[in-house]
Amino acid sequence: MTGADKRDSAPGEMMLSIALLYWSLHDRLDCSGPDLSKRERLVLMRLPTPRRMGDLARTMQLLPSTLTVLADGLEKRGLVERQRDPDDRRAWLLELTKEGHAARCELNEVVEIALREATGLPEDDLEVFGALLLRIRDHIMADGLPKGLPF
Amino acid sequence: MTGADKRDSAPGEMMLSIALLYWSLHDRLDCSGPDLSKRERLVLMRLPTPRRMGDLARTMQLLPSTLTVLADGLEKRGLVERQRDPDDRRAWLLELTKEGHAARCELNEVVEIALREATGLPEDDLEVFGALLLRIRDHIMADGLPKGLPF
DNA sequence: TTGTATGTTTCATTTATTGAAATATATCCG
DNA sequence: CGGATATATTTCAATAAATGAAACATACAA
Repeated sequence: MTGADKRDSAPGEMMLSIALLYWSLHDRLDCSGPDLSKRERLVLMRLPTPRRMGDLARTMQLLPSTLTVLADGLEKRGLVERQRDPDDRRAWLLELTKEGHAARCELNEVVEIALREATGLPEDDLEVFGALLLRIRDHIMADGLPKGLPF
Repeated sequence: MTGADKRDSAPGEMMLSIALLYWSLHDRLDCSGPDLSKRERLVLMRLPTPRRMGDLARTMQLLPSTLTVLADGLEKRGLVERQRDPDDRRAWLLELTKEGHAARCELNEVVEIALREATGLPEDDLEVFGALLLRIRDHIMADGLPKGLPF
């Protein structure tokens, strides 16, 4: 018995820190900005321009049927609209309405504050952190999204 | 109209990247390592040494009643045990069993691989990223966990 | 003591997620 | 062209998870 099982592992600590940051950001956003669920928030943020629902579902690692329900709710509240994809009439494009764009703008402002306050990092470190995150995002998007999902 | 609402904002991109990484890590862990739900995984990872349930719930930003149910499940599967806190007999300490420690060890190994693969970062950048994450974690833990929760 | 605060549990309600089956359209191939 | 098969989304019923109020036990303070 080396006791390694009783110690924190660096990767473990990283994962827990990511979780802590992720949920802290959501909690801050729950208290300010537009009144949206966590999933709804992420949908809105991912819609600067229209996107296919299946595409969105894959990126968000949700089942298509889960995204359908999310989109229904956002549509009912007038934040998004479904439009047929002209390139493939089976698919729907999800597009923000005027109110949707306004909500997204407001959200982005609150996210900026939340990030600063939650991380507590000075400007330059936050930039380093952000640059690494973008590289990670690009890698995840390129490398293929997680395999295990039932698509 | 400046079109700012149609552009991605840097903080928005960061938040989305954090979400993408968070869920990608979980998805990878769903496919390998011990068979645990996402929440159960995080509980196990946070238990290198025994901790109070309320303390855990606060850190994980869960309601006490949610953690009770999680702990019930883990206890039923023989991974954790409740022990009265000698310092406050109202409180329970959650402690890993032998099997719990084994599962946590296995988990930590898989987390390391998942982090490498998901981020795609070379060793040195991953270290920079990790160091920033630990600073963020320390800030969040010190600054007070998110306020809006019903504790 | 007594009163109030804290740590946890219970349980009923609400909310979210899953997955199988259905619909519509696309694509491939003979 | 026509038929088989694949893909994008929806529907809906079943399951799982989170929420919050009430209860219980213990702590702490006056």
